[in-house]
Amino acid sequence: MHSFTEENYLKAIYHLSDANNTVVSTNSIAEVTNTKAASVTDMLKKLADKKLINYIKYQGVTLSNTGIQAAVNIVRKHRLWEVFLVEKLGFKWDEVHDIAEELEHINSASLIDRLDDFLGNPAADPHGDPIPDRTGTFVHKKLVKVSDLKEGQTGTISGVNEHSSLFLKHLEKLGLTLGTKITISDIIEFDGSIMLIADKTKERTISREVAKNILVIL
Amino acid sequence: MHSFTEENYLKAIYHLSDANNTVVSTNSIAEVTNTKAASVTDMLKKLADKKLINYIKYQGVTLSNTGIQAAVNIVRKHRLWEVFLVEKLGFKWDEVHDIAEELEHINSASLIDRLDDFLGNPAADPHGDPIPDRTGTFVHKKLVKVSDLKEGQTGTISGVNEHSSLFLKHLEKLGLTLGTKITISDIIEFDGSIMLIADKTKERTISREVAKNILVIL
DNA sequence: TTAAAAATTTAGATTAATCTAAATTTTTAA
DNA sequence: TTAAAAATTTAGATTAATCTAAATTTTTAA
Ligand SMILES: [Mn+2]
Ligand SMILES: [Mn+2]
Ligand SMILES: [Mn+2]
Ligand SMILES: [Mn+2]
Repeated sequence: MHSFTEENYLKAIYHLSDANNTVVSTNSIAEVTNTKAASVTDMLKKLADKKLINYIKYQGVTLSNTGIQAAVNIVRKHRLWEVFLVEKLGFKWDEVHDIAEELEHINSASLIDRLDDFLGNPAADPHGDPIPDRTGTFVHKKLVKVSDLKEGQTGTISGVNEHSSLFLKHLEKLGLTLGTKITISDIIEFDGSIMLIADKTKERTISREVAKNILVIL
Repeated sequence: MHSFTEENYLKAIYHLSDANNTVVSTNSIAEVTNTKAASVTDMLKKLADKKLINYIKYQGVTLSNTGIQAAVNIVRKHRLWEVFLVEKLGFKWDEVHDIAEELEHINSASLIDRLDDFLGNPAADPHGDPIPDRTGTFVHKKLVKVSDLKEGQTGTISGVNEHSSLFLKHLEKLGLTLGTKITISDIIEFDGSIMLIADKTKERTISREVAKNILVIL
């Protein structure tokens, strides 16, 4: 199996890449793993030796098929544990990320499959992110950033692009949680702030930065 | 906090020591941690620097008060996770040890306290071992090895000294699980094998080796 | 009481993961 | 088209955990 550290790199590359498995740069990996570029280069050589990534010196990396499989499995574990923490243990959605960051490395297929069943095979985690099934397949709902909506458009909040406690608590305070229906009432020209109506009654104003990190289904 | 490896050493020393916190030898630690004596010596120096153990060169070690606290906390986590695996996820008692060996290192006090509540604050794990509460206190029931019983004595199976799947499956097959009431009917002089009656009806013969690893309350 | 055996520690190496500083390659922009 | 800037890799070190072989200390048993 792969080490803790290797798994974190695989997951980082997976998240930095997109559905098209685009090339990821050394520096971007260093940033999300909180390491230096030189350390990343060493690890990339190792992951390439293990055939988990396609790596050409100075040209960046993509995950190999094996690498994608491994990464998706870690994501599956991360998200199932998050559901467990919120649904069964009563944690808030802004409290679970760091704990899941550790739990995702527990190594037992039967554990995670049983957990999946125990939770009722949930389709999404507490942040709205889809959970891959045991074969690694999952549907990605078509989500749009609130910052990309036009005046008058309506959508249902179904995901977030930012998982920090600070951001999630802010949403909570505004009442902009998953499932909330919103309508854009105004886009402020001065700084791009967005005014919206939540659940038909609550008027809210959010900065462009916040709007970029809220995802809706139209 | 302490590393994975440090935690495993602390737990090893704790289990090798007894309620009186007797001195533990380098070689015995090497045996249970699957390392060599030289590696243990290195680690003992490190744990002594951290004030987790009392270590005198060539004289063995005991846990310090801080060390005991840390060890008991790991044991608490190990046992609570075992209960979770058996009670909530439907694992058998012989399948949970290795997974709990990983889960015990997850680092979050609120996680483990919530898990404790979720499980209904169980007093014992699936092998009958007592679970320390969040302050680290726990009652050790007075248990006796079946191999120490005399002919005619009666007891209730309440624990095991051996956690391997091989042994636990054997007990399961014989119907000698936790809560079973047994009476010693004969002790074979030739090899010390023990014949007993389980639940008043089932006649069973077990080797002395097996008998040493089954614990009863009188 | 003391020599041999057993237990333990030390010396010197190795592997994984990381770092800083220097070298190299690629990209950018005049 | 090419020099400067940015990105990346290499070189050389460090820390944690481990090992084998040799040295030292303690224990055992004549
Ligand atoms: Mn992680
Ligand atoms: Mn999530
Ligand atoms: Mn462990
Ligand atoms: Mn147990």
